[in-house]
Amino acid sequence: MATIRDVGKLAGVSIATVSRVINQKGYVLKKTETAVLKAMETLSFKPNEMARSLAGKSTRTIALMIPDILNPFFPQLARAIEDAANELGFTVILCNSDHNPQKERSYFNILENKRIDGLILASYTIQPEAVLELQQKSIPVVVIDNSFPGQSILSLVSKNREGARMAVQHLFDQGCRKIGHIGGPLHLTAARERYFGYEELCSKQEWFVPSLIVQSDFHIGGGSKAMLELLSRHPDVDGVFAGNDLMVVGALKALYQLGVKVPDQIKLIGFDGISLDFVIPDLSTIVQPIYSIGSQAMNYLIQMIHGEAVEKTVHELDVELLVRQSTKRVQENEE
Amino acid sequence: MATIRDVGKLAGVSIATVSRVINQKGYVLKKTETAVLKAMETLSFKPNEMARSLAGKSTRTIALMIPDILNPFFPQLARAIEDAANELGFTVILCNSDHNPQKERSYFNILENKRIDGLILASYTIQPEAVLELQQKSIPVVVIDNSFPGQSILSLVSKNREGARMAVQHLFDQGCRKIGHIGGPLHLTAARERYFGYEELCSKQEWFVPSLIVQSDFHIGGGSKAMLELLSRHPDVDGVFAGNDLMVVGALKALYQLGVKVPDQIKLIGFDGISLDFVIPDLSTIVQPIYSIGSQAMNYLIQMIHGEAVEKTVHELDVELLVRQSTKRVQENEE
DNA sequence: TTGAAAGCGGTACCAA
DNA sequence: TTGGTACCGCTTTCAA
Repeated sequence: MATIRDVGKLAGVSIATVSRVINQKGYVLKKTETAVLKAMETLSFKPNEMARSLAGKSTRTIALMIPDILNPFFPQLARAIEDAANELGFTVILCNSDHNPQKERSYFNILENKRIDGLILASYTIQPEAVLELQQKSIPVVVIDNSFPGQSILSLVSKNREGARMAVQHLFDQGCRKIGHIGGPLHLTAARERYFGYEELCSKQEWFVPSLIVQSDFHIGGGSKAMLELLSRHPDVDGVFAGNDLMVVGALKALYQLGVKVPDQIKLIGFDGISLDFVIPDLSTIVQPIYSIGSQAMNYLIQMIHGEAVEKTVHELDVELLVRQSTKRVQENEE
Repeated sequence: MATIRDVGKLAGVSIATVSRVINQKGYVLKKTETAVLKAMETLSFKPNEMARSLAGKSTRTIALMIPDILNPFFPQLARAIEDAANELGFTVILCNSDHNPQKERSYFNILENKRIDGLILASYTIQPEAVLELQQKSIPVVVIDNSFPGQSILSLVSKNREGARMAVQHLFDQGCRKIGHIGGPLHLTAARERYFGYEELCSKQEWFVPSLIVQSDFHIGGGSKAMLELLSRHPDVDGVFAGNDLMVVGALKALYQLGVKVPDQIKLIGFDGISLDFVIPDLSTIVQPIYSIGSQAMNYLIQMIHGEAVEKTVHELDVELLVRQSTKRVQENEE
């Protein structure tokens, strides 16, 4: 494989000059530049990124650390980030952490060894101190889908509480008069915020009782169980807001088994805006701008990598109500 | 950040010795080793992978190039590969090619520049020559979900034709007497093989007519359209084998709209074994060992990277019939 | 068992 | 506008 020296020799110039034309930097005569370019061409020279990085430049590589690419939320994120990275000439290393702090630590080490330029991190187990530590080693980090208010950490989250209110309000608007909530794990900020959003609107209703809230795990199976539990407690619920779409799918399956009709007897709405295409009937949901979260995360990260000043705080993104079949009014549904 | 020199100085040895203990290679006295280890510890030394790679060792990085991580087939693959890679101390770069040859080329270049150790490639647009070219540059490549018989290219595919036969046979067994096929794009080997599998079993039936086969695109929307088309041609089909699961979902949606009951009126079976959890009713399908494909791909790649001899041919993996609700016999269904 | 020194393939400063 | 050269941090002979 040809090196800068080979190119220099062939073009009859020094390696310094070759380096200049590679980097388009410093003074080079058009004529010599052409010669060098031609030499590179004929040798099909590819600059060794390892060497460039070693010699001081960045690795043009970032890492994306997520719990699990199998969770349908993350491929969208990964896609957005990879797109943005590619656009900017960066390469993305994928890391699945499985919510496992030990695996996270191990990855952090590897990433340091590889001198990656930055990290986009989705983790619900991570301690803010760990992020701060990375930053002290001057590794830029952008946290997504989780936040550490008060810490000097840049994070990107959706307006979870507001979205939850939108969802519940929508159920009201569709005529629901007894609304339950299937919530995610409360140690997750997002789950908590969505729960609060529900509570804000419902706790003051005369029909409200705390047993309308069932705690679950953000997974399909958990959603099913939670739905059954909710139904056994309150056979007359006519609307359910679930903390995420996966649990709505679970709820839907449970109701299907029981022969309960959606949306006729119970209306269902979720949160996230994922996997919508798979499910019958089409789900109403609060759509997170996942793609936008990803590309913005990448943009912030690049700014930090370039040493530009960015506000290391919590950035909140707007969500959107998507109305589909699972919350349709019955009469509308008969079209 | 501490270097090997700092460690050497602190431990009172040369950098060569430090290098030896890092790599557990060559003779080092237990005593000096301990001293070096301690020095590394107190300096919290992390070997610079860039430098190591440059000095001749591998980058311990491989690339995974797929069309699109959003297609639910690929996260499973990515997960398997990442797991195996992680286990082996390798790191994975994710590349979405979007079936775009230009993007593929561009990535190939980047990957060469980065001196990645190998590539796992899922592409339906790639020409065998391109793979051969990479191999000539001594970049090991493992191709998955596509194959180039006769070429010296290692590829991993499922037994598509056999799986298709299993699916169709199952429909027969469940009592179907007129079976349609919704096929994928015929320029894809997998789609073609599955189509052949269907044809083998059905073309000799007395009820068979070519119009029982509808060509589609492996996507949900395409599946819906194809199902409607099939139904308009043959209102009496009682079983459908679709080339992949996504199209079954589409078919299911179309049937749901029309009020046609699955499996009562029409039985549906797909291929892949993905996204099964999302759908109601639970889909019968031919399960590809996706995870196993991924981990085997990684293992083969590592062997090639280590310079071991592996048969650069097509490796076929067994598939499995998964029977669930969408093909249940009606009487069974009334439990 | 250890150390000296020559690279690996670039970048970037200083002179020319 | 160019070239010489000292690194970047590590691996790997070859001698000692």
